[in-house]
Amino acid sequence: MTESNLESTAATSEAPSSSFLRGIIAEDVSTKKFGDAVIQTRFPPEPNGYLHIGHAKAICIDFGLADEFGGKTNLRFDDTNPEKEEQEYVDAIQADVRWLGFDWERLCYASDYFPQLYEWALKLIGDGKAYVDDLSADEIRKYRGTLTEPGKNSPYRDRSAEENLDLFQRMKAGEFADGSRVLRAKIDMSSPNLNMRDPVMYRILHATHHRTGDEWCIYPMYDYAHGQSDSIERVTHSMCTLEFADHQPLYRWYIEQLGIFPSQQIEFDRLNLTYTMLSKRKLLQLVKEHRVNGWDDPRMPTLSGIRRRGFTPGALRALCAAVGASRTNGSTDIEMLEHFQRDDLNHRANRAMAVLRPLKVVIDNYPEGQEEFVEVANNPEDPSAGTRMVPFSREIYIEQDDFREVPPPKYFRLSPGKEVRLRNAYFVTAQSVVKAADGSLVEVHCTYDSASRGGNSPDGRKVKGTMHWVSTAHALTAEVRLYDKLFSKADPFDFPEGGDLFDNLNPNSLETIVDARLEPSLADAQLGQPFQFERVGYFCLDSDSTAEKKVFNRTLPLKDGWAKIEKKAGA
RNA sequence: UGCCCCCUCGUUCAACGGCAGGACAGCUGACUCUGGCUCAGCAUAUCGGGGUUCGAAUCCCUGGGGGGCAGCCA
Repeated sequence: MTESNLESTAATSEAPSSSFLRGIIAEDVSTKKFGDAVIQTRFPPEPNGYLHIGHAKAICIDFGLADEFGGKTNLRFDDTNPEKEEQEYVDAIQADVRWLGFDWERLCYASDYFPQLYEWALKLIGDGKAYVDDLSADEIRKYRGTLTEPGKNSPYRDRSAEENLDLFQRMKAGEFADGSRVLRAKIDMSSPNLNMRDPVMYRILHATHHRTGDEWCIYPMYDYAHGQSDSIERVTHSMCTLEFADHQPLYRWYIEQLGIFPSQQIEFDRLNLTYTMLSKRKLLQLVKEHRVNGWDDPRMPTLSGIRRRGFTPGALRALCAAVGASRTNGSTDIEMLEHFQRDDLNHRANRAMAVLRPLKVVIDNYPEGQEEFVEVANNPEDPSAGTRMVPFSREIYIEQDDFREVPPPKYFRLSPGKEVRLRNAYFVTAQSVVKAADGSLVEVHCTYDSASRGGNSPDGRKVKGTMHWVSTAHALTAEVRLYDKLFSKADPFDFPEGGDLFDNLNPNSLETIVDARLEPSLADAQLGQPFQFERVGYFCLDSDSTAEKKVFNRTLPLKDGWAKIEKKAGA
């Protein structure tokens, strides 16, 4: 599958919005906080699902900021939980990061550090900083206390270093059952920060890991693995989302106890978009329950979904640059994304004419059997895109919306007696209509002005309306899929007691038109090539297309000023 | 009711003790062979109360509001 045209080249310099993160790094560079070490960041996804738009922000920050300061970024898979992680996700994530326009310095896996992490655990045990606890998960929870009450020490907390060493080695050796013991850091069970109440470092899990297979049956927890992985990679700025702020003291504690490279964690707000749900777990559920057609369903906010939909890396990068980063949690208007997407496509997409809901128009005074070709600009925004020839004939299709028997005020499209322009072709005037027995409109009869060829009348006569059209004899019939928001509420999580997130699913998020009529040049459309169907929207060929049947996805509709006027008049 | 974080136009991000500004959205209008694009203009904000200061969005105190945290998930 080639998607060359949809992808702009590597990420360059979208005007970076200022950000407190930039300020911190600039400060650290000027004070030489890390000596002469190069700025090093990492993007650390867990391979337990597909990347989504929210991750795009993290990627732009991690890669973008490092690049700005001449630094490097690793792609590191945070693969410490074999029960949820799969190679499929590892592959998809790499493809998505590349698609977004970034390339990593090193490809890393937390699982590569399991031996080192194990050695360090041994050291902490030897130093009396960690112990093996035989309490059950349930008991550990009870001993932890609550948000308002301190926890209490485990009865196993004061085992000797020798006993802990022996037990931990036997945990690794596979002598104990899942869940029977854990290794915990010995910190402070009365800390107001729950993360510091002797956090679990290792659990026993006899599960096959997607990379290390059955080599290990003990796996490190996130807190113990992440900071140390950062340190191993000499990450200077480990940027993560706000919910990890409470973990920062623990992040530092491990690094200090171990006396290793002092990576520092900095938190920023995750990207939230209105009408969009970015919970990996819930996204998985949408897929598993077949509420959408897979991870790359064009309605999904996954990078693979919006890519198939026709969204572009440049637009995503522009959005991320525009929203910046802060420590405030909020929700960005989806319109912002749509704006940057339209802006990107407006410059790059070739135009074409396509009629989604066809209405036949017969030009009575046009010679029967005649055909001709009019020259049309491929992209008025970009002369270098060249021109193409589009066939015109006596019978054409126009959009049903472009004709009204009884025109409302300010309507300047086709209506009886009204003259309009067929884009790049001729002026036509509607003369009469033909209706079926049930009163429905069958076709419109017009006359044309042969002197107006190309779209202008030599007498300087003006028309208000210009519409797109497709010659019936030359038309390509295709399926067109119109997508709308997946959720109908700005906040998908806003549902009444006893309700469900999925109650907010938009029942009209997909409308399929099976018999749209397209200009013949669209037969050559390539996967990944963006088009603007003039006056309608941005589209791209879908991968479901076959030699016999083309399928197009609507990326986004064009802004519709008329709809606004009409709505206002109706209101 | 413990700890942590956060409160600036409708939304989002700036202003780092010195005239509150940009983007998106909105509204007017101009232009137009896409009711698209573009252009011009308009409107809208520092959560409240104290304090420090010549001067506070910014610093301090206090009240209010929002968010996060009690996985052997990340």
